[in-house]
Amino acid sequence: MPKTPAKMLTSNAAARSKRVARARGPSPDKTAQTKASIVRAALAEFLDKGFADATIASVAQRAGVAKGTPYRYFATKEALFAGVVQQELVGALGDILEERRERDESVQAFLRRTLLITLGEIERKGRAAIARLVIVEGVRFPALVEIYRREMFDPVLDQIKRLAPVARRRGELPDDRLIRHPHLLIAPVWMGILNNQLIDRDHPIDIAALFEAQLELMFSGEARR
Amino acid sequence: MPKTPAKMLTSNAAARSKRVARARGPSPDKTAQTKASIVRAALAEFLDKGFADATIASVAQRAGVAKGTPYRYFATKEALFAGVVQQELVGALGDILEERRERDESVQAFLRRTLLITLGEIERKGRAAIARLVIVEGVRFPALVEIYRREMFDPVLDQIKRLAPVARRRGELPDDRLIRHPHLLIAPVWMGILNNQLIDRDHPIDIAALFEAQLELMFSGEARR
Amino acid sequence: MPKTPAKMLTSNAAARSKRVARARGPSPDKTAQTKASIVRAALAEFLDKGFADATIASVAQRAGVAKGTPYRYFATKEALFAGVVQQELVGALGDILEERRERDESVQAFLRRTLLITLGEIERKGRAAIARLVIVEGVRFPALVEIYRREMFDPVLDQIKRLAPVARRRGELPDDRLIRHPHLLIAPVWMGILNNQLIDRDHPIDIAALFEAQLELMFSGEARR
Amino acid sequence: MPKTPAKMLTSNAAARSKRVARARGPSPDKTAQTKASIVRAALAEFLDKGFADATIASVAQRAGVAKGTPYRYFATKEALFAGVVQQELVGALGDILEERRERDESVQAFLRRTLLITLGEIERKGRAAIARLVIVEGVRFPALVEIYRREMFDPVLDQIKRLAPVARRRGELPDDRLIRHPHLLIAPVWMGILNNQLIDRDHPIDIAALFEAQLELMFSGEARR
DNA sequence: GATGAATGAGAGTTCATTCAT
DNA sequence: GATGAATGAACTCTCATTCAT
Repeated sequence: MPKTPAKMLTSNAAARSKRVARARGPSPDKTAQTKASIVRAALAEFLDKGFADATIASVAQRAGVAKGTPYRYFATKEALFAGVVQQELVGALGDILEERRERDESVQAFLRRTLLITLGEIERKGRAAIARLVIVEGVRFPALVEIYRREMFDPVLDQIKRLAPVARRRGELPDDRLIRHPHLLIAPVWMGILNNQLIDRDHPIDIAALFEAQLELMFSGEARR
Repeated sequence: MPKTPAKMLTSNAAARSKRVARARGPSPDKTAQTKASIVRAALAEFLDKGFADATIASVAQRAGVAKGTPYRYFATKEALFAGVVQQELVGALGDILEERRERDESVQAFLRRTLLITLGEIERKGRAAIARLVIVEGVRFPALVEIYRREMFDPVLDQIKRLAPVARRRGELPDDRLIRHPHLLIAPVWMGILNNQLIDRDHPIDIAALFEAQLELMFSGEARR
Repeated sequence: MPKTPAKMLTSNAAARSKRVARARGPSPDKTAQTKASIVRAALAEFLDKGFADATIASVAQRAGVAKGTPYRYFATKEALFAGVVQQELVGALGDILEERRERDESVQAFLRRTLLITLGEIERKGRAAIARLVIVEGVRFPALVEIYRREMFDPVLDQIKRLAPVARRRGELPDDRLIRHPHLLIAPVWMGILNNQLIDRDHPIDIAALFEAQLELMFSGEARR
Repeated sequence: MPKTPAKMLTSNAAARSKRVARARGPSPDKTAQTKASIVRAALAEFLDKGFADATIASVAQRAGVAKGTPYRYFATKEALFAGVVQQELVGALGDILEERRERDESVQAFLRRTLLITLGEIERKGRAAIARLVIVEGVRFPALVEIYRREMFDPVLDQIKRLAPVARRRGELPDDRLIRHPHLLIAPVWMGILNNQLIDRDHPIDIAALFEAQLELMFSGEARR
C-alpha cells in the first residue's frame, strides 16, 4: 500500500506523544500494521465477493489474523465494510478541487488538465472498483452512497456548474447546453466505469479518450473546427 | 427460453381438458398461474432486497404458496433469480430493433423516434430497476450480465455503429466522433439510470432530455445553430 | 410424560377440525410430537444446566432433532426458556383454588387438606425444581417471576389472607399473628424447597411435616395442647 | 483463606519498604490495593449480572485496570467468582457464634438478641444479595454452596439444635416442636430473603418482624398470652 | 507486575434445500 | 403438484484466556 509510509509517520508521531502514558504493553506499531492488513484484506474481499458473500473468516485469513481479530477494530461486518470503503473515499478527490485555473487558461484546458489526470489515477488505482462497490452495495448502505455523492460526485458536478457560466462568458461554449445539463460532461466517465467494471470487462473502453471527446464536443474546441 | 413451447402446449392441453373435467385433478391452468405468481413475487423480492437478502420463504409468501413450491419451478435460488431476470430481459428490446428507418427520415430523427420512446418505457416500467439489479448482482451472475449485454446493451450499440457511417455520409454529422466513440451517445442514458436509481434518488434527472441534448450535440441539429 | 395422552387427544381433535384445510402435507401429529419432545428436552436441559449453560444444540440432541428445529417453535433461546417454564407454571395450581371449604370444616382442616395434598404433588412432580429454576433465573427473566408470583405465589398468599380472619372469628386462632404475617404459614414450604433443592440435597427435609407443624403452631390445634 | 497470612506479610513488608524506597519499583501496597479493587469490582459485577453474563473485561474496567490484570490474582473467571464470594462468606457470621448466653438470660431473649441484630446487618449490608448469588449460581458452584452451608446455614441451625433442648428444660417451650423441626425458626428469614430479593422486590416484607413473630410463636412468650 | 492486542473455541441464529405426506 | 416440517451447513459475534512488550 503506497500510503503506508505516511501512515507509519503518523503512527510514529502518535507513539512518541503517547510514550509517557504507554511505557508498557503491545507495540502501537504492530497494532497499526494489524489494522492496516485487516483493512487491506477486507477491501480485497469485498471487491472480490461483494458484501453479502464476503465472510469475516476469509478477511481474517487474508490478513493473516485470527477470526475474532477484525472485531477489535470494527464492531460488525457492516462497520468493517463502511469503514473500509469510507476510508478509500474520503479525501480521494482532494487534489482536483484544490487546483485553481491559471490566468489566461481556458476553462476547457483547465478541465482537461485536472479531470483527465484524475481519470488516469482513477483507473490506475482501484478507484473505479471502489466506485463500483459503492454503487453495487448502495441499496444496503445508503450512508455510503451519500458519502460518495458528497465527497466525489457532487464536488465534480459543482465544479462544472460553477465553471460552465464562466466558459460561456469567455466564448468557449456555443450554447447553454452544459449549463442546463452539467451531467453531460461526466456521463462518459460513468459510461466507461460501467462498461469496464461491470458490463464488458473483456473489452474495456478508453475512458480518458471518451471524456476528452465529450469535452471537445461540448466546447467549440479546435478539434471541432 | 426453451420451456416456452412446452408451456404453451401444456396451456393448450389445459384449455382443452378444462371443458371436459374441471372438478377433478390438478389444473394445468392453475399451475401456470402459480408459476406466474412466483415469478412476479420473486422479481419484487429481488428488487426490494437484492439477491443475498431475498429469501425463498418470503418469495413464497408473497406468491401465496408454500415454501417448497418455488422449487417445483426453479431448482435453486440462483436459478430462480436468473430465470426471473432473464425473462424480463429477453425480448424487452424487441420492438426497437424491428423499427426501420423510413425513406427520407434522417438518422437523427430515427434515433430520436426509436430510442426516446424506448427510454420513456424504460422509466415508466421497471426496466431501469432491472438494469440496476443486473448491474448490482453482476459479480455473482456473470451469465446474466452477458445476457444483458447481448440482449440489450450490444444491440443498441451495434445499431449506433451501423447508423453512424450512414449519418456521416448523409452529412448529419460534423465529424467522425460518433463513429469512433459510439458509447458517447448512450452515455447520458446510463448517467441517468445511475443517478436516478442509485446515486441521488431524491433528485432524479430527466433522462430523455439528457439524451436528446446529447443527440443534438453530436448531430449538427438545428438547436446547435 | 404423563400428560401425553391428554395432549394427543387435543391434537387429534385439532387435526380433525383442520382436516378440510390440510388434506396434504406433514402430519400434525408428528409436529405435535416434535414440539413436545423439544419442550421436554429443553426443560431437562435448563434444569440440568441453568439458562446460561444450556445450549440449543444440546436441547436438539436430547430431543433427537436437528440443531435448527427448535427454532421452528421458539424464536430464540430466551423464548424457548420462557415458553417451557411458563407452560409448566400456568394452571399448575388450578385445582387447589377451586377447592371450597365444606360446611363445618375448620379453616385449619381445610388448609391441611388442600395445601398438604398440593405439597405432595409439588414434590412428587418436578414442581419444586421448576420453582427453583424460576427463582434462579429470575434476575434475567423478571417476566417469568411475575408469572410465577401471579399464578402460584400470590394466589396461595391471598387464600391465606382471606381465610385468616375467618379462622380468627371461628376461634381457631389465638391471636392476630397470621393476619399480620400471612407469609409465616408458607415460610416452611419455601424453607423446604430451598433446603432440598439448593442447600442440602443430600439431607432433604420433610416439607409436608414442616408445614403441618407450622400449621398446628399457628392454629391452636389439639396438637398444641 | 490460606492466602490471608501471606497477604498480611506482604502488606507489612510493603509498609516497611515504603519508608525506604517509595519512588522506585513496584509498590506492594499498590498491589494489595489493586487486588482489593478487583475483588470489589468483581463482586459488584457478579451481583449485577450473575456469573454467566459477567465479563472479565467489565470487571477490569470497573476496577480501573487492564483486561489481563485480574488474571494475576485469579487464574480463571470461576476462581474469581469463587474467591470473591467465598471471601464475603467466610467469617461473616463470626460474631454471632462467639456470643454467649448470659446467666439468667432466657434462650428466647438470647436468640432475639443475637439473631435479630444479625438480621439487621444482613439486610443493611449486601449479605442478602450474597445469599441470593450463592443460591442462584449454586448449580454451577456446588463447592460454594457447601461453604455457605458450612459457614452460615449449618452453624445457625446447629445453634438452634443446641439451644432448643435447653429452652425446653427451662420451660420456655410448650412442646418439642422446635427440637423436632429446628428449620422452623429460620424459615421466616429465608421466606423474607426470597420475597425481597427475588419474588417481589417492590413489596419487601419486614424480615426482622417476621422472625420475631415466629420466635414468639414457638416460644410461649408474653405476646402469646 | 501490568498491559491490551490477539487468539480461537463455541454459541445463537438463518435459511436454502429436501422429502414424507 | 403442493405442502411445510425438518435438516444442517455456514455465518456472525462473544469473550475467557494467553503472552509479547
